[in-house]
Formats: sequence, structure tokens, C-alpha cells
Amino acid sequence: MSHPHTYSHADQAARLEQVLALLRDSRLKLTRPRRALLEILVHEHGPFTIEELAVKLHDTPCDPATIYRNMAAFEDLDLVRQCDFGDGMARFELVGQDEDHHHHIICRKCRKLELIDLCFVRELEKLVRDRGYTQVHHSLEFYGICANCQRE
Amino acid sequence: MSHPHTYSHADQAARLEQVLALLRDSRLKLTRPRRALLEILVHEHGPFTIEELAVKLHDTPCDPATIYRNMAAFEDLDLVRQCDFGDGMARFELVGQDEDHHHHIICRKCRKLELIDLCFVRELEKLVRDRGYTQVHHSLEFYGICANCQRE
DNA sequence: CTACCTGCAAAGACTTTGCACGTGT
DNA sequence: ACACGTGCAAAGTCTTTGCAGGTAG
Repeated sequence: MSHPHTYSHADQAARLEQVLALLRDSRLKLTRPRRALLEILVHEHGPFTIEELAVKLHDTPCDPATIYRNMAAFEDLDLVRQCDFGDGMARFELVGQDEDHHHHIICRKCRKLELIDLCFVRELEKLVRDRGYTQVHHSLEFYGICANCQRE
Repeated sequence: MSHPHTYSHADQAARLEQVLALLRDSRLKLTRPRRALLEILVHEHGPFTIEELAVKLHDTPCDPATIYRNMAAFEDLDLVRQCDFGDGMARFELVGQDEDHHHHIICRKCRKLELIDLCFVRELEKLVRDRGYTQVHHSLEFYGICANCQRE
């Protein structure tokens, strides 16, 4: 693979098939907005805010409420994951395989996003500074279901 | 130091002095709510939501708007940093030195928080699973001021 | 046909802002 | 004194929910 975050059309088509298969096994129906959302999530590199998704959906106008509901549904299927970049807006991205693993650099002012591929914390902070950022800090958070909640 | 997140009273007093000195050098005034907030931030281990801070302030009743405004002011002084755990509530913690560095495990259901002291990503995911969590993932985000914004 | 979906509008939750009064230095 | 800070209330965002009509399987 020439670039870590570039996927061939074949890769994307395969991933889309996987995702659609997952839907078929659930009781979710494959509606027009749903399909359009999944195509965006598979073909473009997230995470996306609700508004960004709405814009990308221009061909398939879709109420924000519907996007929220679908993201929640996809999250239940572990198809999508919610991210939070500290600006009070929910962001969603397709859950990927290991090779998808990456982190973000978020500008504290303009909120611009950059992807980075390495996965070592200390070294990465240096790398972020090397890219010209100042006042760098990072936050690494883990999400999971705790033992208590698993029993419920 | 016997435990990485335990500080002696002397340490805390010194840190509080540092922080108050920082305030003096700025044009912020040392008001009652302000002082109470700083004491909480120095003496207890955050991050805290606005509501949590309000509860801890019982002796110094303080409007939420005032807490928000003060956290913003402290952030400008690089005294405090905002965290986001993906539940739509702002959280704030004192900016610490290197030895303060830590990460969190957040239950996706009950939002319970645990602190962890190591700083290697892969190993940590295993560690999180070892603590009984399932469906573990993590998010590592960097914050900084990008080259563009520095020029402004 | 039935369960699931969607759009619209209303309600909710968190946060920000305006303004007049109060306070630290 | 004067600039800065606070409480209160109103306004702003983003998100969630209720409901009636529509649609996939």
C-alpha cells in the first residue's frame, strides 16, 4: 500500500459490502439516507460532524435528526464510533481495522484536522511540534464497557 | 513519591502559591469564587465538569456562568486545560508538570472514570482489557496552535 | 402487512452573552 | 476611582424526542 490512508476502489467496495452485510444481519433497513451515509463513511476519511455529513448528503437531503439517529444505530452495531475533539460537536467515523489506526492533530484555534500514522505518545508530541504547532498537548482516552455494566 | 497521584500538603500549598502568583501577574483579580475554584483544582484530581465544580463550591455559591467564565480565563493563562470525554460536557483540569501525565479509562455506559499511569498505547489497551473492560478502544488527540494561526 | 424510518417541530441540555450591580486593587 | 467580576436572565447551539405519515422486506 503506497500510502497508509489511501484505499483502492476495490478495497472500498469490499468494505461497503461488509458493512451492508452487517446491516442485513441486523434488523436495520437499507433506506436511501442510510445507504448514502454508509457510502460517505466508507469512501471518505472521517470523522465527520453531523453538519459535514448533511453537506455531503446534498443528493439525498436528510434531516439532522435522522443523521443523529442513524449514527446512534450504527454505533450500536459497532460500525461507527463517536469522537470528540473538545469543541462540543459530535463526530463520527467508521470503525476500521488495525491498519486504520491513527491519531489526529487538532488546531486549538481553527480546529483544522491532520492525520498522523505513528502510535507512540512521546515521540508524537515531538512530531507535532516539528510540524510547526506550539503549545502542544495531547489527550489519550480509552473507552470500553466496565465490568459492572457488562453484568446488566 | 509513594503514589504517582498523591501529593503532599506541602506540594499542594506550593502549587497553589505558583498559581496565585500567576494570577497576580495577570490582570485577573483574586475574587472569592476564583480562589475557591483554584483551591479545588490544586487540591483535588480533575478533570471536573462545571456541575462537579459547582457542587464542590457549596461553601462559595457560584453561578455556572461564572465558573464557565473563570475556566475560560484560566485556560487563557494556560493554567487549566479543557478535556472532553465524548459525553457533551466540558471538563477542566489544572495543567500539570510531566509527572502529572496520565490517561483515563471511561466507561461507555456509566461514564465512570479511572486513572492510569502508564503511557504506551498498545500495552495500555491490553491493560484496560485486563481491568475487565470489553469493547475497548482509545482515542489519542493532540492539541496545539498550528503554524497558520500562530501568524495571526 | 408489519416493523422500521423519516421529516418536522418541540423539547432538552449545555454553554455563552448582555446588563446592571458589586468588588478587588 | 476604575477596571474587572458576578448573578441573573435571555439567547444560542447542538442534540434528543414525539408523532404522524411513509417505506423496506
